[in-house]
Amino acid sequence: MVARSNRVTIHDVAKAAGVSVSTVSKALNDTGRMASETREKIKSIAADVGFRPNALARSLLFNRSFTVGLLTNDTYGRFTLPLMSGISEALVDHGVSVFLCAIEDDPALAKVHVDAMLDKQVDGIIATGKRVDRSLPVDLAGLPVPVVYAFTEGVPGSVILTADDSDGARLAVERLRKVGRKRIVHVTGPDSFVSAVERADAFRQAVGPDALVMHGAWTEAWGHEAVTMLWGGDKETPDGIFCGNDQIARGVVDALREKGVRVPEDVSIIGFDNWEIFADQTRPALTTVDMNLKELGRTAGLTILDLAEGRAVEAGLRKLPCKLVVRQSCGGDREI
Amino acid sequence: MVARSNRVTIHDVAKAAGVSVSTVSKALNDTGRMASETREKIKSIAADVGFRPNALARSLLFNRSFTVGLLTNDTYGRFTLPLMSGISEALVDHGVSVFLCAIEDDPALAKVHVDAMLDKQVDGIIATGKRVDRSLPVDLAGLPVPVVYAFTEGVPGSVILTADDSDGARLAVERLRKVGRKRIVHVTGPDSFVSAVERADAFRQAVGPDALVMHGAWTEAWGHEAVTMLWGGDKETPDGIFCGNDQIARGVVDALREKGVRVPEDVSIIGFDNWEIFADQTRPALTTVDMNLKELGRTAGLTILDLAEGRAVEAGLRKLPCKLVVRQSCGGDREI
DNA sequence: TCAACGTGAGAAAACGTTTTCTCATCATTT
DNA sequence: AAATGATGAGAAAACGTTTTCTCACGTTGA
Repeated sequence: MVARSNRVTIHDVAKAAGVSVSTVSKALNDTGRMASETREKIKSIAADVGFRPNALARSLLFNRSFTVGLLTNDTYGRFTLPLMSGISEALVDHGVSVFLCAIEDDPALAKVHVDAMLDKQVDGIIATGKRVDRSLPVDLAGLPVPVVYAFTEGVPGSVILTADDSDGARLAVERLRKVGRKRIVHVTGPDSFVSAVERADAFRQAVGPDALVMHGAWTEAWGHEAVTMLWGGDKETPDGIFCGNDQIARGVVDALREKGVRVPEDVSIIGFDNWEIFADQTRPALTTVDMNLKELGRTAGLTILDLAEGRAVEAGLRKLPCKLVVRQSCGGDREI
Repeated sequence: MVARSNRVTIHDVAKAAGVSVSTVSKALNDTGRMASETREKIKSIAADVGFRPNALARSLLFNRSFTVGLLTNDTYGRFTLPLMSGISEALVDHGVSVFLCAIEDDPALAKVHVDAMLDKQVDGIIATGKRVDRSLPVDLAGLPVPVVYAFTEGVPGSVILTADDSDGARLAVERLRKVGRKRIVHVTGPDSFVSAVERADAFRQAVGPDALVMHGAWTEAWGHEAVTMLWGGDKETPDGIFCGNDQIARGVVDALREKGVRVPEDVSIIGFDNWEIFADQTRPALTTVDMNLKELGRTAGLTILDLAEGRAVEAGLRKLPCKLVVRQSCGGDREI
């Protein structure tokens, strides 16, 4: 009707094999009845001419596009990238491709992307963000396709996947204890962040009722400042610091070095996020809590697939465990 | 045939309006002949029932999927993310969506992704990577769809877009000169990187025949070490350092601070990449060369669109200009 | 009054698949 | 030798659009 392409279609194969398209289809899909030599001949011809079925035509027929949309407003990619690679990895095995939709924080742009995805008949949408306690600037409820929220706030009754912040905090404290630390403090981000609060609560529960938690910005500068405060008074200084993210940890480590305090000999430091570009390049390299975002992504991918294929999935918030990545900043790393 | 969906189709609209599907199609697309009241009535009914044409069906008809594939092996996203957002931004206006294919460095995975994209009839493929002088582990020549290489090595005769490294180096030197620096050195990455070499050449050309270029790793540690070398001998110390990336610059700035050398009062520093997470958080914040990757992405998006729609595009390597982002590490930032 | 023409709208084909149904042909059984 | 059954393969419909073609009807002009 419009532009004719030169791609080889099932009709070309049929013509080359001297049979009908139905026969070709059945031959290639191993369905229907037919002489096995016919089947083999068709298969070999199809391979010869390089036939690959047009996925669009199949999608139209099956009402399945084998495509999902990934909505994100994380521009740094710190959280989205591992998530994305997990999703992609899990889905590519099932022949499912991922539409990437970066929506910044623009509701209009988000709507454009969502509409485009729906028009293209995505089998589902994974919503993800840069912050667990904020939702994307678009309402995904009542869409004709399933939605999974990963690392972003979802509407009640939906499927929501996040990392278990409490678990992460517990892992950190456990480790600090294991290397013999007694005076442990927590330097973290603003208490307006739910994850900061959850980690802080778990931290207090693990360390004890009068555990010290210091809230500030998620920056190196705050790490510096916190050290100045901790070492500035006449109170006993800590021997273990659990930091709310790797940037804070980096600030803490640098500030301690400037003070001549040795890490990890005098003080053990544990970060959070395992953002390699920070964790790896800090001296000493950071022992840090990894939120397993790639695994989270993989789970999100498999979950949206379950939903797309009509399998039941339990709704609600599901928290996935963290893991500790041991480098040098906490000590005890050579004991193994 | 298989799963029936509940989405509203053009047939539903036709039924609701009491006309044929052809009439609906023509009404909504403002084509064909028909009483203008019929047209308006149909439009209003279509809007009421929330009809949106199935893009798959149109794609099949037009042989255009309004979809492009983005192939990348950059896992950190430093280069890919801005590129991606530029591509997406440029394309979403044209109703084109982007398949994200993260292929690590795995040829098999790359092939799987490319095949999946071709099956899904992408209108084109944008290849991008983490390094300008390395190609992706897959051969994209001879594909039935156009390919644009952005920030990665492409085959001869193809369309290749990169940032102009020489331009970036010139911008940096120019700026250092402008703030009065006379003894300018260049601390950069390994000379096995083409971009390092190109920048170094342009640097030499701008500064003079005996300009000092120091090659090392792309790391903070190398920045530190370079400062130690520069300030360690009995030679005259530089008053301006152009660094090959922001991490090196960060290392240089930190090392100078430890030495008591003031930045930018005593020495001006300029970085490369404008990786905000580094440039913004270094104290003082880094003046740095931005490769305009978002713009590069935008250009790549529009170029693949041109090719997909059959417009002629000049093949070959096209270098896009850089820009200087002025923060505090070079000085002269308050003069405006 | 009849031909020519313009207008509005629908039928059908097409895009590339898959699947159901039908139908020949040939072998087997009575 | 005739009826039954099994087997192989094709015709047609379907998915949701768009576009070309056709046709009926009403209006205009001679």
